[in-house]
Amino acid sequence: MIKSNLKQIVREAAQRAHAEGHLPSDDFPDVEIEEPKIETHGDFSTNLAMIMAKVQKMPPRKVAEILQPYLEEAAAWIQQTDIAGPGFINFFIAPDAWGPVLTTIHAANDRYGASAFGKGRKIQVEFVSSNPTGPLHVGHGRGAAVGDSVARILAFSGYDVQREYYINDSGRQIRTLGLSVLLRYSALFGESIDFPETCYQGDYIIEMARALKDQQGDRLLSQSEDEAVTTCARYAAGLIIEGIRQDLLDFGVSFDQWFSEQSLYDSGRVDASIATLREKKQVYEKDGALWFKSTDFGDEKDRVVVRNNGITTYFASDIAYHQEKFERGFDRVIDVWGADHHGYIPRMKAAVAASGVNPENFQVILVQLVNLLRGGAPVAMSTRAGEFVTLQDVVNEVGSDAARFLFLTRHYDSPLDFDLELAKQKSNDNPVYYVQYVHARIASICRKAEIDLPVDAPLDPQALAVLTDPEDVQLIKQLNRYPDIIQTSARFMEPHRVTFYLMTLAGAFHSYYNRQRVLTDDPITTKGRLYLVTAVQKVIRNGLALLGVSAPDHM
RNA sequence: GCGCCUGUAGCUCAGCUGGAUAGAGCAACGGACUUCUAAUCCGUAGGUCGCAGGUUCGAGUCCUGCCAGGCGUACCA
Repeated sequence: MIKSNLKQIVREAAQRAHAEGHLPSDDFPDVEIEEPKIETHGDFSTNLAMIMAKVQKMPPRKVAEILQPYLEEAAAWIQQTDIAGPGFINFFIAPDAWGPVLTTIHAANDRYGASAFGKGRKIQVEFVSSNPTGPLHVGHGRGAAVGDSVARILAFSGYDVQREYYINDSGRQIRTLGLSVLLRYSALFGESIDFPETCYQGDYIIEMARALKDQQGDRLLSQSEDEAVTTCARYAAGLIIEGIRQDLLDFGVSFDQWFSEQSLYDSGRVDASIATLREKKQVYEKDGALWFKSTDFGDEKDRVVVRNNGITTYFASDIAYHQEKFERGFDRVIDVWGADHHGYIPRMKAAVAASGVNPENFQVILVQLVNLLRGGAPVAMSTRAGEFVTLQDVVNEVGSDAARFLFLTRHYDSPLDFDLELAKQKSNDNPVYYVQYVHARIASICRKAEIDLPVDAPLDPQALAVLTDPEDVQLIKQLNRYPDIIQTSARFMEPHRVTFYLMTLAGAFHSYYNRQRVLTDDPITTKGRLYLVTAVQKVIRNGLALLGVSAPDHM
């Protein structure tokens, strides 16, 4: 609020200076207001004079000098302006001008930081989309945390968000799943059978085979292998998806839609897409296969959509799927993928472009891998051998809050070491508790305060005036940053910005708490400080909610 | 070979898309509990931002070339 007012003031100062003949050009760039790192540089600063110097044909400091008088008279809350360094204009804000920030926070409550940035545009976030051939592992957990948080942040920033899970319930691997279960099932009846390496090795396969036996008896043994595999595949995939859905719910993640790949085949959608490609001459035949001309749209080589055995590739259904997404009316489509799929992006962008959609409206968030550690030592994992730590294991061991928070303490672009021992530790090594502790501490103060005076009493104007110590102002300034953080986080789809902000705010609060008593003998001071810390509490709760992490009243 | 990602304090990472004197947390060292929750705080120390050029008033950030690590380069999904 202060910042945008300042922006306006600077803009008007430049206009007036030009109107009164002090600046030759009216070609004004966008005004950027930033917060200097160093205290002596003021509360805010602008580099406008430096940017304009060339156009105005005068040195930056001269431009700043021309602007300065207009700025100083613009508002009473601008206490002082300085011209510094190569031509920065620094603003010092009157200490009593910060109070209204708190009023804004309390009025907006859990909507503080929300914006109309997305202008109501429809956006889809597709994430996790793990194959229904086994339980989710830790890597999926990171993808889930990132996708879910991005979705929350975008929704909070004025987008109409839809969350979707794409189920790869078609193709060879699902047959392999069926075969794996069938073999284990047959073994239960004493048949000695080789269990190939290509099959899924985990114990969960055996468990499903047992359940199937309990349910169906020996009925499958009399079926043809093809029929039995299909039965097993359908049964197992259904069970696994249900498990995945439950694991994600336990992780605080839910979806608006579960989209089946098989449904694209059943409805003829894949064939229709291929037909369209043919009509548009975006495919050609070579070596008995059908190739999509992705090189026409920036890919490095053309890609097969129908193999020479007549079977479509995974890419074919993906083309159909993404066309279908945009036909559903989304302005933007976001896919969250594991970083090992990055080679797939150019062809997917090409496919989107080929269907006449601006490829910029399709974006992929690549989430780097998770290295699972225990006490600093790597935890051996091998999907092939069926040895892996599942997301459910992690949630059971360290809790959903800790896991989600830690997944979001890194930019998704960089690999993440996830240490199970560290995540469990309820100490200052663990940032989750550091942040949650703020909320609990303030809740505790409120519990105590209510003995003496009601927290939700309308604020005495005098009480706001109490909050002018540097300690108070520093904390309020921190709160004032929140909406900008959210907006940047939405613009770049980077939830870790929220995580880092919360850690910083938590640090500022803990520091404040150790210096200033909230509940004092003076009722006005107490009121003012309660007003301040409950605002902190709201922002903490608000930010944690965007990460999908709870804000406890007791710890 | 080609493509993508990464390289910042001893360790793990931020750095608001080009701003001023480089920022946290761990780890190290020294302090603070009769107090609204010590799951906390205060202080000290720690740097050739992988290397070399370039762009400009100004580069950790942008461009080029190297070096190192990870991943990818299917008629698999």
